[in-house]
Amino acid sequence: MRRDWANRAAMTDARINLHADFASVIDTALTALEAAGTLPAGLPRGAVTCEPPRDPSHGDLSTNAAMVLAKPAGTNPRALAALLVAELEKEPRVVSAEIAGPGFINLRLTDDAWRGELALIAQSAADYGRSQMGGGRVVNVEYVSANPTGPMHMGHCRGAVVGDALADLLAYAGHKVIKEYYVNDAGAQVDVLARSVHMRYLEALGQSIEIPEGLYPGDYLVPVGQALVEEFGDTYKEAPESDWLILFRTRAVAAMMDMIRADLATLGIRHDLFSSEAELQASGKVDAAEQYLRSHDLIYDGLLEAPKGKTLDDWEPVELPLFRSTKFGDDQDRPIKKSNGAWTYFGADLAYHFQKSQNADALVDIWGADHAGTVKRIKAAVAALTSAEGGTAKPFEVKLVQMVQLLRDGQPVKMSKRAGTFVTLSDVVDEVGKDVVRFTMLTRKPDAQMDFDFAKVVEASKDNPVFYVQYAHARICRNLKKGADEGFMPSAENLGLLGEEELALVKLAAQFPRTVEAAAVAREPHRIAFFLHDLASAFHSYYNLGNDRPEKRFIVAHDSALTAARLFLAAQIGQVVRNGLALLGVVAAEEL
RNA sequence: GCGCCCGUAGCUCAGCAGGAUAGAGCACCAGAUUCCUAAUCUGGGGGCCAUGGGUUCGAAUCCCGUCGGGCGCACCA
Repeated sequence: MRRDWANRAAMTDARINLHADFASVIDTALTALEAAGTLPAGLPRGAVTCEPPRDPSHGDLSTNAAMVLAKPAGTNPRALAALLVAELEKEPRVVSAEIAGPGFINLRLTDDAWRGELALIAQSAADYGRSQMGGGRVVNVEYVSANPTGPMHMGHCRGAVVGDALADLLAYAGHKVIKEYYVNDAGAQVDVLARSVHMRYLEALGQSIEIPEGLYPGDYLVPVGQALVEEFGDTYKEAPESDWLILFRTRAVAAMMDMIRADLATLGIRHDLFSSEAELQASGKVDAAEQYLRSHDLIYDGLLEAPKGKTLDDWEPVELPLFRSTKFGDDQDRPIKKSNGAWTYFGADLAYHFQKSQNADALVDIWGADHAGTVKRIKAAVAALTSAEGGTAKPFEVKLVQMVQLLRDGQPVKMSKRAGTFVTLSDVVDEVGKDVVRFTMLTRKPDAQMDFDFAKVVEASKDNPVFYVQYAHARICRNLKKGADEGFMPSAENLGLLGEEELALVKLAAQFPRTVEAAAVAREPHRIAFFLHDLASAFHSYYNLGNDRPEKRFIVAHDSALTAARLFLAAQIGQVVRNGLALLGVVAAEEL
């Protein structure tokens, strides 16, 4: 009996997975046809795909090459398909190559090819699915960046989870990733924070206080006030604001960031880098960016146009330093400084992105949809800053995460930090757990709005799809343990005993690497979540075959060779589930 | 008025850079537990893919219009 899988496992030092491998098999076949003069040289291969057909009865792999290339090759799809089929049939792992429909070529691979993939999973283990696609390029992913004025609330949750999963996904796909958080500690809102903390400071000194309208009333500031009393006594009780504002602001921001870091930690999120807007401004980097852009005539002093679609009674045109974002497709040029001389948010943000771009090959920002209006100007700024002296602009994407509508029993929850009415992230995580929160946020694409009914999620957390996937993993672990207890160890010795139903599981698991790459390219981590659900579903189905057909169980006591092969299969499916869950930051528990 | 996002089963959502007969979960109906623990499985009903055009071998997917929903349109952050 041939043992192709073993040979392949031995010779594929590079550990090429089957899907990636066959994309190159098709490519090679086309090259051969071109070399033989059968096809014109230089056909555009960009649109050629190699993927499993939706309907598995069509075969293991399918390519559209004949349909896509027929026109440029000056022939018809089926004729081209016939040529390609003849070439592909030379590949030893191809059992059959058939032309179907308008010109699809469906490939059926030998069972040993799939057994080889199973062995590859075992060999690669935690690295099965890892890709070199990113080529080590440095990608900066900035996400969360919530204002340091209070604890994280559920409005921040989606961007936090999506950003974190995306960062991990890009890293897994071969990028060097920097996870960054931009701390907005320079605007008016942190002065409001400082004044709010001063009230709590007075309170801690025994005064009875009433938080005025416009300050943050949340009691999470109480301990900050108490800490300031412990450190400074009543020094700032009667002092004018100018004496304490900066000190209180600094202490308050630090306290808020500690709180935010703790909140993020409950979701398993840890940033590599926290960049302070205040420090950025103090370092002179904003001025430097302005000078740079001025020297390329991308910033000029001009009159700010009145906002469109809005009538402001007190609108007066003023001259401000403006960035020429219209040159890059924005609706109007944007001010980088206010009339009082302070930087606008945009002015500082522009310099911040310049700084990021100098330390990375590509930038990704995760923003809430409520900031969609500012995407054009910041993209314009990055394009200007990174290509003002020619060359192509640094790749920069803004990924918008749509709003999460928070509900409680179907009723919208109005969240306001100023009113102190918001659902905190840690409340929800405490209630339903990190895994449920992460998985819930990752089982939909980010650019559609979603409802998050707090009560419903708490109540239905046991029905959450995350448990479905985790249960599959736990089932696998339990069976491996049971097998070990009975003296059976997984082994690749007799994978030939695995038949069609078992190999169907392998075929699905084998799609993990290409799913990782596709998800990374599209910046869509949710694809991993759906893949895992599909894989878990296939596993559960297979597992239940054993209910009526004991010979289909993983452990078949009288057949140790079969049991060893089945347990090997189970172990590898578990490995893929584990790899996927790890990517999503969800625990792959061994028992539930 | 302008910009961005969305519209797929009763509900919540997938649909893999245009592919073959549009899928899953929940809910509903009917079944499977002396079993490798059923947090599971099997089967069933349920769709003008909002709508009208266009592009092509082929459109839920790309382009334009319309309708509907969301977000935004400060020198705020």
